[in-house]
Amino acid sequence: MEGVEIMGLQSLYDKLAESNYKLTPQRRAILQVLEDNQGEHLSAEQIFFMVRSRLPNIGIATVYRTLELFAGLGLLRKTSFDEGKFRYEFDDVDRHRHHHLVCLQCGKIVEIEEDLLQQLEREVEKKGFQVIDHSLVIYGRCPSCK
Amino acid sequence: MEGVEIMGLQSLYDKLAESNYKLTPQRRAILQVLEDNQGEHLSAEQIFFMVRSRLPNIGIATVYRTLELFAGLGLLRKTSFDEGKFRYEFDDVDRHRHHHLVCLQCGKIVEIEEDLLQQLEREVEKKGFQVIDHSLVIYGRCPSCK
DNA sequence: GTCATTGCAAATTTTTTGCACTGCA
DNA sequence: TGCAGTGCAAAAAATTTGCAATGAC
Repeated sequence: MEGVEIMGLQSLYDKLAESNYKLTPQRRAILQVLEDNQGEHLSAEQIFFMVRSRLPNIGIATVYRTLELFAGLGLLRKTSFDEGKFRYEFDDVDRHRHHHLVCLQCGKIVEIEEDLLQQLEREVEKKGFQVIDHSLVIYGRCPSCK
Repeated sequence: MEGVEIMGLQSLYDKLAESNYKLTPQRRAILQVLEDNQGEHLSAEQIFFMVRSRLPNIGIATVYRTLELFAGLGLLRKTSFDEGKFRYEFDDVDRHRHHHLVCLQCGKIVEIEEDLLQQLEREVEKKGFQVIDHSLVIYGRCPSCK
């Protein structure tokens, strides 16, 4: 349940450069917003409004294109919490995907670090399905809503 | 991995009637399509096209309204598999939510019956989060794609 | 200077809503 | 026969695309 260790912004910049993508002010600002809000799970629209306070002229298409690019590079994870839209968060390539607790009352989304799915994955692999990734979302009520 | 036992169509009809909803031909046809495709995870559009072969004049708004109604009654579960749209399937109220395996290669979605999450849920509850439901999706490659 | 990237606006895709008409209980 | 339910068309919400102009390297 503790904070997530992610690579610094600098290494994110490096990773972009490695891939021959330009580090434009728009991309820098979007990365900055994501870093400033680690632990949140922001929608494209939320990111757009936050980035606009730095870059008032940015278009929402740029935000979408950038998020898509970052997700493709493995920098971000794009997840649906069954709300009809996507949310984005940093993705730590070294770590197994973490899981989420969604409070059905206040909507808060928090992370769980434990990975107790390995046994389940072994069962699944026994049946011939090669596991590449998984997504676990637990719905309920968070401590403060109880 | 085996087929899901659900209540017969008749008890679904009863459940609708109990709730004072009318059993219109549209609703009947949508239920029928869902029953004919158990194990599939159909999108609203797929259901629309399938129902249209029985009721050519049905509107897609009716499909959406009906699916929303059924989901509200607990007859259906509405899930997002990170594709930007929802998919619907029968929901067995007596059974714990089952989980899904999504093949990243052919897109096939199959179900797993095992519920090995109870231990994880106990861990989560220890931390003060009341678990109401959960959703587990495992991504990988199915036996025939390997 | 080049070409990837951007902003804008228009298009697409998915879902929802308003409203007059219809047909089920 | 009343009012829930429907079809249609338009609106809304989320995302994508086309294109001329721009600016990072």
